Order: sequence, then structure tokens, then C-alpha cells
Amino acid sequence: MGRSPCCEQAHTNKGAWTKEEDQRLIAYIKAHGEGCWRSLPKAAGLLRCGKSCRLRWINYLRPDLKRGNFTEEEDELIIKFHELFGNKWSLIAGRLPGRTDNEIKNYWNTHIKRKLLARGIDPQTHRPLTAAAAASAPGQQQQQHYQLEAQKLHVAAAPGHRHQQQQDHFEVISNSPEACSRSSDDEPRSATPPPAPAPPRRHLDIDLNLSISLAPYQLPEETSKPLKQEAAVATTTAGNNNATAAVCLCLNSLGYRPGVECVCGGAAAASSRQEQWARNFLQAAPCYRGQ
DNA sequence: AATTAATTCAACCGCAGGCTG
DNA sequence: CCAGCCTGCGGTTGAATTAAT
Repeated sequence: MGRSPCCEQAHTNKGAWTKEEDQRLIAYIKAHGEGCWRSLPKAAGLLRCGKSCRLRWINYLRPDLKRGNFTEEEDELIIKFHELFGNKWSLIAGRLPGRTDNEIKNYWNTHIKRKLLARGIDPQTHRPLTAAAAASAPGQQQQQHYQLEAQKLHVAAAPGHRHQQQQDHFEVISNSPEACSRSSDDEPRSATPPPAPAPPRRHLDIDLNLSISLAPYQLPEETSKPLKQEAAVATTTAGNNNATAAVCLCLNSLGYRPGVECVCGGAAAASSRQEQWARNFLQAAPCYRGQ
């Protein structure tokens, strides 16, 4: 439709924010609250586009942000949520108070991916690398790639690595019995028959606050925004609270057969990103609900 | 001490979807 | 119904930082 980008105006600053700009933005939002990002820069006297202001506020200036390293618990939560949601960083962030989607995305790409590779787990599928490699036709190449990635990690975790804390972290992982049993170095993969596809794993220790119901989901008053968005996805995808459509959409997948697409009409009509996500979610959800 | 390589993360970009007139 | 506006999201980039040589 040929819409001009919001940041095309001349005389808008780009790049790193200065302290003064930060102060202006904080002061303005304190006085007027969030929202109307388009007009905010002008009102706040900032030579930035609204998008940039929003990003700066959400990712860096918000007072409720938790700065500092991720804890081991947060690591595990991120892994579990990623297994459930995939690269839906905003959904994951919504469940980690004080963390932003950008922060989690970065952390995932720089730390957790490698951590999983070191455990012998494919970061995308969350299945053992051997299974992931066996599942693909050019499996050997992929397997070699994963091995290389894991080896890189071992080098990075060697003494003298720049982050002592990170190093300690990796040592804990590599010394754990679980890591030993899954380690790509320990297992002579080629000698052993390819393992059966991993069954869907359950995470019963976390409350995802998710539900599937024939009736429209009632949101609690104080529910956070991301949760509301999810509920909206679940209902709109099903066809504007149409219970019949909701059942139709997921019935084919209720048994949770990984990799098997839902072939019902509702799924065939799903073309948007949210609908795609909702389908994945509905596929995955039963195994997290003690079905 | 200087240089190179690796890593991190703040910020940017383009796109999609909801909303509104 | 349609076009345009606004916001939010996910992927990517590149400057800054740190480790290694």
C-alpha cells in the first residue's frame, strides 16, 4: 500500500541514546504515561521516531526491568517456554517478570542455544541431536555441524573464558549426570542405533496459565496484556468465539503428533502468523495439561 | 602494548495485524 | 469494504567490549 516508514523524517537521531534523551523520555512518560508513540517524540522534544522511543523505553528504561544476569531458574524457564512457544519471544517475556523479549532473544541466541547444543539437544526442536540428525535426509552434515557447535562451546567454556560466571555455569551443566548421558562427546552416535523419536515431554512443574475450553476463556481482571493477546489469538483463530470451529481446529491434533499438520478446514484457512502460532499452540497444549 | 578474533546486546528494519474513519 | 495509521513482533546488524595471541 506504499505507506511511508515512520522513521523516514529528516532530522531524526539514530543509534545509541544519550543520557539526555533518556531523561527526556523518562520524564515525559512519567508525566503522561505510555502510549501514542507516534506523537511522543515531538511532545517530549526528542529527535527520534516513535518506534525508537518505544523500544528504548520497553527494553531499557522501564522501571520494572530486572537488570543483570539470568539465573539458572530463568534459563530453565526460557528453555521450557521456548519448547512450548518457539521463537515467540514476547510470549516468553510475558512469563518472565522484568525481562524483555529483546533481552531473552539475545540471551537465547548467545547463551542458551549453545547450552542446549552442549547438552546434545537441538535448540529448535528440543530433541536429542541424534534424533534430529537422523530425521533429516542430509543428516550427517547437520550432525557434524552440531558437533562443531558443541565443540566450540567446550572451547569457550575452558579456563580463561571472559565470563567467569558463565564458565562456572557451563561446568555445572557438563558435570551433571544428565549432561554426561546426553553429551555429544560421550556418545558414539554412529555405533548405536538411532533412538526412537523422543516422546512429548511434560513440564508439570510450571504453571503456564493456559487453557483450552469450549467456552470462551474468561480472563481475570488483572491479567497481563500478553495473556490477553494469547486468549484473543485462541478465540479469534477459532472463528470469533465459535466453539464448533474451535473444536474443529484442534481435534486432529489432540493426540499431539509432532510434525503432523492439522488438516481441518480451519487450519487450512490459517494464513497469518498468529493463526500459525495458535495452531502450534493447540497442538502442543494437551501434553502440558496432564492429559 | 598492539593487534586480531570472538562475543554481546542495543538498536534498527521490515512486516503483519488491529483499529479507525 | 477499504485504505491508511499505529503498534508490536521477530530477525538482523553493527558498535562496543573483552579475550586471546
